[in-house]
Amino acid sequence: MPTTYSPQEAAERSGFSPETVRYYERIGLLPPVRRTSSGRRVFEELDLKWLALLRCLRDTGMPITEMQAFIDLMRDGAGTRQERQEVLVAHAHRVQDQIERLQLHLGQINAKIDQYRRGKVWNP
Amino acid sequence: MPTTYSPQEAAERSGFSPETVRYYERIGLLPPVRRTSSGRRVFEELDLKWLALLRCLRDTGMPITEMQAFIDLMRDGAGTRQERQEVLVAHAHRVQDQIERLQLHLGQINAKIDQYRRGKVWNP
DNA sequence: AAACAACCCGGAGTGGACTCCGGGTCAAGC
DNA sequence: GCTTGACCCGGAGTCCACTCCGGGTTGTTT
Repeated sequence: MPTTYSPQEAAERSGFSPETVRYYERIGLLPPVRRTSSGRRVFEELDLKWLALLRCLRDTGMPITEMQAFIDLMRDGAGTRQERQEVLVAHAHRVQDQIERLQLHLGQINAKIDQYRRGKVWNP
Repeated sequence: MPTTYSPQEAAERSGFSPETVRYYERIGLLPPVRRTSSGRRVFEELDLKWLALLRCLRDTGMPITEMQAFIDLMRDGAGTRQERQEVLVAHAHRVQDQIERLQLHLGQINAKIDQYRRGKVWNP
């Protein structure tokens, strides 16, 4: 029998708050989750995978509108494979750039810390 | 003679919009900039250095309130040297973590791209 | 069976970081 | 001397990504 998760568990495992997960489903970032007869959500493995993907994209700074576009492409099926791949590749490049910029800035910050270490305290 | 810059130039060189630079000065993130007799801002080398620092901190995700705290410490003079250094060190660690998380996520994205490359197209 | 926690919903509210508005003031070019 | 464009200001508006609200159901626990 397939493992299932309560809203809370799904939230914990994905690192989003339960509210945020609901919100994501509302705006169509997450495909509609199965419900019990009384209307409560039942998350399955696949839903958690979606959430993990969202977490990954979100944490790397993809805006919600873009994620929606990507999700829509997935829903549109196999015909959009190429396009989805391109989106991911473009995003990967952006993330790469972001990492490089961060490393650069980190270097600057560390230089500043060094100035502090050797007492050259003054000026920005 | 010390080089000076118009608001526009200062904006261009710092990568902020002129509006944002004004905004930063308003909220005290940037120390009051010199003015001409008629009230126009005249940016000097030092101001650009401030702006560069702000850019660095901002781009590495430091929230504005924290930058304000840091700026305040600088204004409070030499007695806060230690404290400022600690703030920077703490921030450097956060940036380091951020970079690591990004690298991890980038790995996941690239894995996904590879799945696409080899036609294993389906599921999140 | 009473209490409690977790869940449901749509809609309103929040916080952060700008960005725009309208109206007024200069400085430079034609 | 007049138009044009950059600049000034405080206050209001915008955008994004949530987060909270109030009120109503369920399911479990004691």
